[in-house]
Amino acid sequence: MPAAAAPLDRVFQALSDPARRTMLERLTRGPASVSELARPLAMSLPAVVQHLAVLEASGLVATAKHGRVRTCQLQSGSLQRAEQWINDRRLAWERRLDRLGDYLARQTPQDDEGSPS
Amino acid sequence: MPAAAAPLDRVFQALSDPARRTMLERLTRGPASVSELARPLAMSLPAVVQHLAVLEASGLVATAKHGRVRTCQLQSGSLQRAEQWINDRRLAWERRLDRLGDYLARQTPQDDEGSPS
DNA sequence: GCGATAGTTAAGTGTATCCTTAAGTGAAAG
DNA sequence: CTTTCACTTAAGGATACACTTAACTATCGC
Repeated sequence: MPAAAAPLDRVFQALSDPARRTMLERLTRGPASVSELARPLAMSLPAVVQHLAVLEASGLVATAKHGRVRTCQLQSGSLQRAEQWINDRRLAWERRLDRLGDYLARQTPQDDEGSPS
Repeated sequence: MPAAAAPLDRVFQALSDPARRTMLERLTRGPASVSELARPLAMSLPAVVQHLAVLEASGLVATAKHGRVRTCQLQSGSLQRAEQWINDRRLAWERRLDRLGDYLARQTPQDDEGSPS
């Protein structure tokens, strides 16, 4: 059973590291082995495996071992939930700014815009 | 100068804490003082101020002090950049899956197994 | 079987995070 | 002027992170 629903905490935490983002970026171009993920990174293999564990725990990546090769794949579900959270907040905020703009426009109908003194 | 361009590292790191997400959520409903942000949180005021510092360093929140009250406001710019990064990766991945689906459909138009020549 | 390959496990180190309490600072209210 | 209010600063402690090296395990190719 692949770790399905990971809390936002873990997802954002996983995204906060540049090495892990590089790994994800590579995975958007298709599945990859651990060594392939490690190649562009200036760190030891065990370090990469630890990053991979974080990505897996966050549900961003699923892995499966065939023979001696572990193949990693992106899972867009967690990515989608994180994006959704941000989007919801950003939209709420921007709608609020719009309403505020409307209100100010009605309060000063002849003035065209500007900051209140 | 309000901290304008904050690296993704800091933004995702800021988003990874539930207390900070609660604070952001409150701020989508309009500006708030430090104490207002602190009210729903089960922690000391200094702890909240430290979270606020993280949010400010990430560019997610801007603050200004008037008298003895610090007023905090959401800044959608950093939020937008984070969302954009996720969206770009998710779309790249999903486009890839689509292409793969097309390819497989063409390889096995009516049968469900076949070796490429 | 032998050696190279791909990854894993264990242990340790330095730094960052998240929280605390205690003691300030400075504007506002009485 | 004194107290209260809204933070702020400082110091410290527990845990979590991001690495490292060293040693180990399984598979693959010969």
